[in-house]
Amino acid sequence: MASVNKVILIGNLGKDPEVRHLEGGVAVARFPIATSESYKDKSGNKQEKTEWHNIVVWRGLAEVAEKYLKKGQSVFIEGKIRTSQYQDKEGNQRYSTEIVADNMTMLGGRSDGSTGGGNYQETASSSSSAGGNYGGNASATQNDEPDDLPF
Amino acid sequence: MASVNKVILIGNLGKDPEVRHLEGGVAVARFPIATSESYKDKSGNKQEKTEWHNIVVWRGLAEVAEKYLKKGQSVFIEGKIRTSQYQDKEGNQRYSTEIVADNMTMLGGRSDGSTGGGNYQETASSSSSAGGNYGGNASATQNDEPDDLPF
Amino acid sequence: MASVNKVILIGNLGKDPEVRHLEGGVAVARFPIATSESYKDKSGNKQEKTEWHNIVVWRGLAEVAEKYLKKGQSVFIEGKIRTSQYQDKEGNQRYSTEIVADNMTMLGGRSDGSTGGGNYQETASSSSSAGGNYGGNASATQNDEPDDLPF
Amino acid sequence: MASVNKVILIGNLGKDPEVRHLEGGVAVARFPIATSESYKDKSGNKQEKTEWHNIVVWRGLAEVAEKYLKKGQSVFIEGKIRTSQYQDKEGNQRYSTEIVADNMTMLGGRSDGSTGGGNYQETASSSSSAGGNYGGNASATQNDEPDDLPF
DNA sequence: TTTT
DNA sequence: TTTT
Repeated sequence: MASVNKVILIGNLGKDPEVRHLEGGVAVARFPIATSESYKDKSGNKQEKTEWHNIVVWRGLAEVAEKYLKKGQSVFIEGKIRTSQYQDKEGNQRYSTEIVADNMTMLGGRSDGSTGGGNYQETASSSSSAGGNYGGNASATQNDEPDDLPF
Repeated sequence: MASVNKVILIGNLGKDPEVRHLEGGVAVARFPIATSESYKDKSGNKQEKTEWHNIVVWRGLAEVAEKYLKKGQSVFIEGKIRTSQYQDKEGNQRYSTEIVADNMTMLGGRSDGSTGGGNYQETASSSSSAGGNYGGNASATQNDEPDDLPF
Repeated sequence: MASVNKVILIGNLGKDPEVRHLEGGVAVARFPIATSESYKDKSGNKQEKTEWHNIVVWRGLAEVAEKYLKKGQSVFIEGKIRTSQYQDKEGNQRYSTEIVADNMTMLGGRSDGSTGGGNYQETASSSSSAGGNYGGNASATQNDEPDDLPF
Repeated sequence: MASVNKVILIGNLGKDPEVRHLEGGVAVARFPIATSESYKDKSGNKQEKTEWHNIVVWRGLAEVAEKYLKKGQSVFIEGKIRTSQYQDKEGNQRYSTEIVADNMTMLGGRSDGSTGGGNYQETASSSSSAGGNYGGNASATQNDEPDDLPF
């Protein structure tokens, strides 16, 4: 193997997280975050370019996202890139790229007075999934998903 | 701003790099790399999942890729995520995600006896672009692209 | 070669930066930042452990640090580990480890109402050093120090 | 909190790992790795500077290190910086900085024909510690040490 | 003390 | 010496 797939992002939520609670109590949250960089164009004018990233978090992290993350807030995200294939309605192969996060730290909001803070990781102990024993299956294992989810 | 967009990958090239030399002598290389992770499925059987990443490198790094990188080789890549929008032939909005690398280190090949090695970064000094003085425009500025490229 | 030395930190400044302006107009700033992690001890009580990191920044980044960073503020730091050897007064070999930063992003302060923000990188263009043309010598080259500094 | 302490290294082992098996079956391995960077000095001559990092791995990763890592080999290390304080024999406060790894990937050796490969993470499942149930205590929790070790 |  |  000898492979590494790691992403580190700091950006602001473009929307409130959308959370789904699957059978078995497993939670999944999705939200977009924006990163932006500024550069000078050929004429020397300052330009800004925004990149949008689709974040997915599972279990305990999803519950944290549901409770604490809001549109506009700044978060630190550590995770991996995952590209899914699907067929569109015309039957063409399409690709969708997401960041599956296994570590998330709130960095405070826009202007809402929240002081931010709080680091959360994808571990069994932070999961409240009923009856779940994800044990060594924690953050680090990169196997933190049920095998047959409907997407 | 306060944003960060960073990707770190170690994986193997799925194909030889495709290199284009643009007007002005600027080179661009593209190649896919695979990362894989193994996990146990519900039955306890070991499974492997491969993720493919489309890498883009510019200038000096593209020239290094052209000369030294071959299908099967292992590379360390540091860069950022960039998602481009385009319209498909039906006029639908599509997205394509790439990793724009600004640091690349060869880690040796499959079994070809090459010992690998060599770290390369997106700096002016590693660029042989004719007449180019990219100065502070180096790796770090994240502004390492011409403004109007045909893709 | 084939080597990588990369550090990513988010933490709070323990003190205001100490800035020195060397001959030639080159600036160096140093400041400590704290990272902390919480864990449960054997009795199940929540404990917190703080780690201190000595940050060093050069040139433009040092000037940014001097102007904008204050004790208590939160920063994102990207850099490399550097351990220096020196002899103490008894003539014993000692080691001192620092983080030489080449990318720095302010993440906002404690409670002072500052909204933070602002990404800065070690590039020629962000340096105001008189007469300096650090060109390709930017962030990425990891050669961003004069050769014979008095420490 | 809102803090992050992350290190990513690729380097070569300067020595074989030294492994200790503590009471309770917990293993700890230590080994130095070298990273090097090349730069041009003022006279334009190529210089190389080597940085040494002291790596510490626990439990399953220590056992992997004991079995598979040898002097000269190349490894990818992901972990965190930890600086310990101690008093030298003269009673002076001293500091020692180590990298506590929670992810380790062998990248192959010098010239010994080993093909390398293999990613290992600090999870319960990769640990063979007798009777251990490190469960959610895995890699990600950053609490992967017994509370009162003799160093 | 590694590696190129 | 920070922050929560």
